[in-house]
Amino acid sequence: MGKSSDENNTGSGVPAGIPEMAEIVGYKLRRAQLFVFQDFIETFEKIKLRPAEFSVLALIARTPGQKQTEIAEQLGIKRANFVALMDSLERRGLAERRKAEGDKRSHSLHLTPEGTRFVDKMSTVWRTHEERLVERLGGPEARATLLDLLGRLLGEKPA
Amino acid sequence: MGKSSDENNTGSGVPAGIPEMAEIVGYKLRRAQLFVFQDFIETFEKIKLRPAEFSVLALIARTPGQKQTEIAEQLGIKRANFVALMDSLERRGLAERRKAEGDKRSHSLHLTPEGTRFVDKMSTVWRTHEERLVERLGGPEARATLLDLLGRLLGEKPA
DNA sequence: CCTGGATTGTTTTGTTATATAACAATATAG
DNA sequence: CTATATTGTTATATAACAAAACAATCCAGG
Repeated sequence: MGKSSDENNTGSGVPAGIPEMAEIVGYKLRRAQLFVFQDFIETFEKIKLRPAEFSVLALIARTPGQKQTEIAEQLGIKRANFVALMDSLERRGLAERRKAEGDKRSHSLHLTPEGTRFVDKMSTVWRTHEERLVERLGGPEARATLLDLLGRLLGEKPA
Repeated sequence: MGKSSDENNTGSGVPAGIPEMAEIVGYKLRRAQLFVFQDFIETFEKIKLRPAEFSVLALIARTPGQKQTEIAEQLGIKRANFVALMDSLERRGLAERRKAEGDKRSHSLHLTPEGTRFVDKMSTVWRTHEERLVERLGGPEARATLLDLLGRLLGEKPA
């Protein structure tokens, strides 16, 4: 049963020791991520929402009142780059910055009423996207396994 | 046993229906890909090689003589963007364009002798990187499972 | 208190990846 | 032979991301 492709080399013209693209975790990870994002982007085109904006709204919705830097940090976004992102969400009337009490420097982030409604719709749209991925993966268990494995790469606790 | 985080909601302040970042396949996929690429980049810093360059060299090494567009296409790189990439590899003396026989438009890509030696070293370096990932994942089986799941997302045949 | 160092949000700038359009040279189909 | 397609290339635009600097504000030690 076809092993890892290089082990059973008949000595023809195939160079030894050189990895095959299909067995490179980083490469396949990148391709898969690109594919998933592509599906995400197409799915969310009708409500004009990018992945980064989605994640920001979801975080604010789940935990309102957090400071800009806190949200940005959780998402791995540099606070400098977060500014324009937040500007856009504010201009669209979905989220807002409120002067945090206690610290006059920081802003606490919240959804607007319209933002709350938008997040509901957004979540529904997301479910159709995620469901499509589950089908590709071959079921919810496969998805759970994938999330687990990705979590291990990220160094998350083994639950 | 701790279900998918939203199902067992005690009704406190946690909004319902809004996905948690940790359960979003696309998000976790992106974070994991970023992490793996980070490790790759750091690992390959000493031989000054980027992921894209790595993949090009590996493809040429495995199947020399292919045309530019063929290589680019396999990697999902637009042929316009491939030019600079190939220029760089050629300037470093690792790969070269030869005028393909038969078609005076196309170039067939090959490694230089130095390029061949470089690919050997590169493959060795890669193994240390990949091995680090395997450890994080918890063993070779986990890696195989991950590659399988990513393959499913990409629509590859179920082996 | 008050002063130096840290933090927050912001602007500016640069780099990299990626997409599109156009072009000349060449190939190919009818 | 001519119309159309392909190949490599250039030029250009956009988006993601990082780094540096800055003003306003906070905070800790003297």
